[in-house]
Amino acid sequence: MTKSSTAAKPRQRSTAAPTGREIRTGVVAFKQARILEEAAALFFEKGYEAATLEMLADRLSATKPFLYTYFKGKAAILCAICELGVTESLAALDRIAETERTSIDLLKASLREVAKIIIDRNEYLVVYQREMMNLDRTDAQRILRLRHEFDLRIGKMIEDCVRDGYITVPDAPAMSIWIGGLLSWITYCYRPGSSRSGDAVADQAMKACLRLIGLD
Amino acid sequence: MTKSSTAAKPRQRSTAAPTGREIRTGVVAFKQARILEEAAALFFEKGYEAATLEMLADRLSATKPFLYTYFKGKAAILCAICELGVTESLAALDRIAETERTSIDLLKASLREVAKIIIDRNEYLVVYQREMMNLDRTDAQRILRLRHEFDLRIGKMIEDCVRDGYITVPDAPAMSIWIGGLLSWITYCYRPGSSRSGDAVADQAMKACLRLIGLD
DNA sequence: AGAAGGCATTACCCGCTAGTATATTTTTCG
DNA sequence: CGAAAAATATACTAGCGGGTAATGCCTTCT
Repeated sequence: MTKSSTAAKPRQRSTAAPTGREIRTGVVAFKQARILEEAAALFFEKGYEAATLEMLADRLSATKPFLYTYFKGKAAILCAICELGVTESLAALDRIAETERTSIDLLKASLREVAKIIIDRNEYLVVYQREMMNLDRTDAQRILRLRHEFDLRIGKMIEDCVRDGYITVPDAPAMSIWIGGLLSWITYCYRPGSSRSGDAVADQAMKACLRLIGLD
Repeated sequence: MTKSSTAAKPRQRSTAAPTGREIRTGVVAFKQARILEEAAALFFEKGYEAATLEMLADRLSATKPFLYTYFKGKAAILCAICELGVTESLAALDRIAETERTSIDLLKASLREVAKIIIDRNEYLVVYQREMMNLDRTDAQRILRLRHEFDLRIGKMIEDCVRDGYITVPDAPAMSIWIGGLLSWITYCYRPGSSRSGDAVADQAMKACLRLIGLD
C-alpha cells in the first residue's frame, strides 16, 4: 500500500522520541487494517456511496473523526481497499514464482493460489470492480497498471508453457485476459456460506482456466 | 419489460379517447426508451448513486419532474435498465432456437449472438452487474431468476451437444456458469471506440467459450 | 375562437452525510 | 504527581439530491 494519498496524519511527535516508536507504528497499522477490513465489508453490502462513514464508525465502535485521523477521507479508504486485492495477488505471483518448477506446474500453482486469494479477499475485489469509478483519475490509473501487470505475467507464464510444449494456444496475451475474466467471475459464484466450499470453487475455476488453454 | 413497478402514470385520459391513442402510447414508449438510454450511459460512467436525476434531466434537455412523469423514481429507472439487458439476451436465445440446426451449431450461434448483444448493450449490462444491490429485494429476485434461466438454457444446450457426441464436459451445469463468466467479461475488455472491434471481441469470446467445452 | 385538460417547468422542502472546529479524555514522561 | 500532548469524542455546518406541490404553457376538440 503506497501511503501516498491514503494515510493521513499519524502526526509525528514534534520533538524527541518518547515511547516505543515501533509499537506506535504497529498500532497505527493495525488500526488502519481494521478500518479497511470493516469498510470493505460495509462497502460490499451497501455500496460505496450508500455506505456512510457513520455506519463504518459504528461498526468499529468509534466515531467519524477517528476515521479522519487514519485516512484522509472516504475516497482514501476506498482507494486503499481497491489497491489491497490487486497488490496481494501480485505478491502471491511473486511468492509462487520462487517455488520454481516446470512452467506448467508454475502456471497451475499460480492459478490455484490466485483463485484462493480471490475467494479470501472476495469483498475487497468485488468492491474494487464495482466502485472503481469513484476513484481519482490518478489512483484509478495506478491500480489499473497493477491489473495489467497481472495479466502480463499470466500471459508470460502461458507463453512459457507453450514454448515448453505443454500446451498450444493461438494468442497467449488475449487468452490471459479471458483467464482474468474466469478468475474474476469467482467473486460472483462464490458467496461466503454458500453450498460450495471456497476450495471447491477455486478448484473448479482453476480447472476451467486449464481447459481454456487446452489442458484437461 | 414488465411495467409492474417501473412505469409510473401515463395517466389515462379519464373520459373519451381524443387523438390518436396509438401514437400517444408510442410517444410515451419512445420517451421512456430515451430516458433509459441516457440513464444507462450516465449510470455507466458515474455510478448509480453518484449520478443525479438533475444530470439525467440535463442530458435530455429536460427537468427532474419530467422524469417522474415516466418513472416512479430513480430506483424504477435503474430497475428497467437492469431488466432490459437480461430479457434481451433471453429473447435472443428464443430467436436463435427457432433456427433449428444441429445442437452444436445451435450452441455456437447462440453464444455468438449473445456475445453480440452483450457488446451492443454493454452499458446496460455493466450497470446491472454493478448496481444490482440497489434494487428492491423483489425486483432483484425477479431479474436474478431470469439470469438463472439463461444459465439453465445454456447448460441444456451443452448437455444436448454432449448427448449428440460433439463434445465432452465433466459437469455441464457448472460449465454454463463459467461460460456466463466469460461472456460477462466481455463488458470489461470491450470499450466502445477501443482498438478491437466489437465483432472481433465477440468472436474471441465465443472461441474462448468453445475451448472451455473442449472444442477447438 | 375558446374552453379543457394534460404536459412540462419553476421553485421549494426535507433529510442526510462528508467534513470540521471544539471539547474531553487518555497517555506519556519529567 | 502533574503538565503537555496525543487520541478520541461531541456538536455543528454546509451543501446536495431525491422527491413534490404549485404554476404556466400548449395542444386538441368543439
